[in-house]
Amino acid sequence: MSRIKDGAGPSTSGHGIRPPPRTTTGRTYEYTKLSDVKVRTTVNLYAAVKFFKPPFPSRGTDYCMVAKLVDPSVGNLDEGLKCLFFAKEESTLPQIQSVGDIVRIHRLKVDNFKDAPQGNKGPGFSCLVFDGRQGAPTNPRSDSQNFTFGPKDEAKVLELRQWVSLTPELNVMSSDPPTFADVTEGEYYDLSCQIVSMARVDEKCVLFQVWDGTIPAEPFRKADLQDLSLDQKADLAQKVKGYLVDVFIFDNHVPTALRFKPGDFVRINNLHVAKYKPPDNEAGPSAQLVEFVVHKGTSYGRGLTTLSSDHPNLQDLKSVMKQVIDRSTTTEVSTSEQDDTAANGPVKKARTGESSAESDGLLGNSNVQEGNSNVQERDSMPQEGDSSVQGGDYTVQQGGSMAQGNNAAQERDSNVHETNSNKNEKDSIVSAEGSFASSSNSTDRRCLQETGTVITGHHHIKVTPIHAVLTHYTPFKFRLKAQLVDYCPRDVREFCCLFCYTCNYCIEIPSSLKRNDCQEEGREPSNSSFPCLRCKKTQSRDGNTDSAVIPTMKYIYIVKFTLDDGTGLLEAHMWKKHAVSTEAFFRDLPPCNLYRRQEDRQVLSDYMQQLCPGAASQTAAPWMECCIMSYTVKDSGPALYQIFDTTLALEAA
DNA sequence: GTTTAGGCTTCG
Repeated sequence: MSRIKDGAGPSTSGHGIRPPPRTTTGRTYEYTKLSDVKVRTTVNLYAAVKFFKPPFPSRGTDYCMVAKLVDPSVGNLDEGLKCLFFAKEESTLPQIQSVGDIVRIHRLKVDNFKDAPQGNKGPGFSCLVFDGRQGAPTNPRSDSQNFTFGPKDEAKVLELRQWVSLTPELNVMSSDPPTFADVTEGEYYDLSCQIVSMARVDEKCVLFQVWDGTIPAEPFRKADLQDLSLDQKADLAQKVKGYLVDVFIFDNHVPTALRFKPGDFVRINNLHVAKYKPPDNEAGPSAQLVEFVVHKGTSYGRGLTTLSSDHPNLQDLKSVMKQVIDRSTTTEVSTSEQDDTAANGPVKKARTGESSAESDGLLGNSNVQEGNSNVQERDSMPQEGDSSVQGGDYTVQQGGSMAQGNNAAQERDSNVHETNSNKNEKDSIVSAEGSFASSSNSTDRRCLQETGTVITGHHHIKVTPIHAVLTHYTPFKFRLKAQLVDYCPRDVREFCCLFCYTCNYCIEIPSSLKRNDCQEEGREPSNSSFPCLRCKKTQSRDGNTDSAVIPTMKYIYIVKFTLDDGTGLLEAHMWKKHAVSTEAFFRDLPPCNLYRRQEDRQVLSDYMQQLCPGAASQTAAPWMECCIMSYTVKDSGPALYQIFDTTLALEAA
């Protein structure tokens, strides 16, 4: 039972025989167990935070905050003392940041509301808040300038921490906080992030573009920025382009949102990952989207608050962000290079892209067109030859597994692991490929649909949205689900070209071979009788005149697919060994001179018509499940993509 | 000095 009945603060023994114990400040306090709290009293208490609504502006003049406090005396954590606090400034409200925080409250006035005790500010109210985690510093967060804090207080905090740590409902800070990578459609999250840009959408809606260093596993709705004036932290926006997440903030949260500015760190409470229902008139993106929404109201603590500089999430968040920015700073180089090459299209002339100095030397000034005007360099060719692809393979394997559904989370976890050795649980889970055997619901739904292609392995890997692929570092492997919106070349006769496996040289099929009256082709459809003119030139330059050793060129498939999953467009090449073999794209349809093999041409045409029916009926395009690997020819080169372990699942008509 | 909101999801 509290001995404080008058709200006077320090407990006085009044008429007691012994003088009250005194602290250095001359005051001492007695603290009431929650089970002893009675209405119409004023008490001091120590407790832990079971629930709280962060400060929000009331419709009156003050900020309001709601908290429910518990201590070991409450029989059931659903019980406890509900408190309601008002203050002119957020800074003079209890500085609660998390469930599990420990509070010391002086002069809490307990009233009756709806037949239950309710804590309110009494005259002289003051509140200290402590991090509830064992081992954390015991310095208090105070709602006032002056406060007492002595060894007894510290002991009390440590005692309550022990209890909190043994109480799972309160011990919430012991696990990693959720990130955008962790979100699931339909759920609500409290997330910490940084505002990169913001815009007023209309009277009742503000858009935040935020990031937390991770990428949502679910494709999400992005605002149409055309009619919006975006307030942006431009340098940051450039660096974190691929990580921006659009959050739509409504109604009573609009004024709160407008007090923020780009660059601010914000805590978003009760962010809803809502299933996006596009309006009927909206040209539907092919993928199902979620949208990130802060709905009106303050239920479940919904709202925006400044992420304070000592918030337990902030340091981890910043460390993840730093790693992303460091990486993007190195990617910026490649981005600009990519832009350079993009002037001629992302896929350039048949440089055959050898990364080795030797090959570059070979490429030199040689011009195969001299001497044979029929040979055109192929105009649609991955910027890499065999050697570089193998290099890519190697590095990919070094890099480890394919992207998990939330690969960004995987990175994040390992980052956390580096700095926080007691948070290794998730880390060890994701480090083994295949741990995320379950797919998301939306993935399951899509699996039931007919797919135009299927993957021939890696089924346990979660699907990654294209926008996440595009911003991921290279090399890496991903599983995608997308539709084919375009492919190149459009003429299936040009799907095959001639390739020299000796020097990685690739050319269009020469006119001499397109004609029916040319020399006999090899017995295997993929064999041509065409000598590699580059090898020939090299050999003659090196003084080798033995024409018998000049390799003949082979037919290979090489097709560029443009894939769309509603989150972005990705151009990926499908070629060579990934195009044909029992497990590869066209399975048993050998590469050949398609100018001369009408039957193969017809089958291919039919496949492509099914996969990519064209603009008019694109919504009918089947989903393509595929494995994609990213790579670069040179370390700083643009990211390139190729399909692997993917095969058609269509019947030729 | 009073009011605000008083946990327990919007529907964009």
